[in-house]
Amino acid sequence: MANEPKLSRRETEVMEVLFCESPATARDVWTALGETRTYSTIRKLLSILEEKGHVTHRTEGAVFVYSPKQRRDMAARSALARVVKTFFDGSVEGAVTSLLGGSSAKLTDEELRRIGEMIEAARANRKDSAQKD
Amino acid sequence: MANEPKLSRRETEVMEVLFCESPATARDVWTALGETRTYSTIRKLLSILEEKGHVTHRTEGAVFVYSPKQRRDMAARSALARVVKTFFDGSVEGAVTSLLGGSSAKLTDEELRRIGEMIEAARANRKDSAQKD
DNA sequence: GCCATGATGCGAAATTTTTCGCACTTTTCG
DNA sequence: CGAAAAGTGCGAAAAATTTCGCATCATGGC
Repeated sequence: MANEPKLSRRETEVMEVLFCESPATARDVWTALGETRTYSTIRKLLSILEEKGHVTHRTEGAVFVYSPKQRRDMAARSALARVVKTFFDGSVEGAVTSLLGGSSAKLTDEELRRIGEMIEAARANRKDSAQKD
Repeated sequence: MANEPKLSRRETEVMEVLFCESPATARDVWTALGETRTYSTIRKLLSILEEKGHVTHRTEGAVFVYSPKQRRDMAARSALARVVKTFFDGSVEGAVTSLLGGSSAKLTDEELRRIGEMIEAARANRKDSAQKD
């Protein structure tokens, strides 16, 4: 089980910032991380991540602008999959329940409506496939 | 942003196993982790985690049986919250969409139905609160 | 009772991470 | 044009993590 994490603690932090707000310069990341370390440290991390292939940069003027190499939605999928496996015994339903239960207050009715529609669509889709079998 | 991860890479791995299948003995964890390290190593990790307060153990006969100290559902919530923030700009809807879209094939119609009901309930709830305002 | 098997405790080597400083290159702008 | 400000590259010290081995203690058969 548990395909092991590829990144170290700090590397993970940096990647999260990048996924959250990319593209970003070393300084952006530094700021986002609370400037708790040296700017130099962050740059080093970034270059290591690039060397390992998790990040790319394009130069804009003379500054490096970094972005994650993996597509955000893909990274999101695997992150979710990991959570589902670890905390919900693989049950997507469980995860959705937790998500809805935890912060339903933050969901607008419009959002709830859209999610509802999505469920309907999925069910309809499901029935179609069932007929085909 | 990004409250920094409290655990190191291996520590995280062990905690994931524990959240996935606790309670578990050191040997269980060792096995779950693919026996890629020494049994001794896993024990060490476990004892470190206990020292740091992330894990407890009760002794059963002469063996230690470990469990995470944090409640599973709480850990789940914060894990999800992190993913939502990092990959979906804080949008719970986005996360739910990804979950449903990614593996709708794995959801039974029954599950979809229940999720649908949950949405309905949340909407109803929402309208009630709105009326109160 | 004794030995083989399997657990725990602990110290410390080996390795990886993390953090910085310093030298050098660009930009900016007065 | 300079000088100050802000970047990048790189090497390596400092710190943390990771991994083990060995001594010791319990357990379960024979």
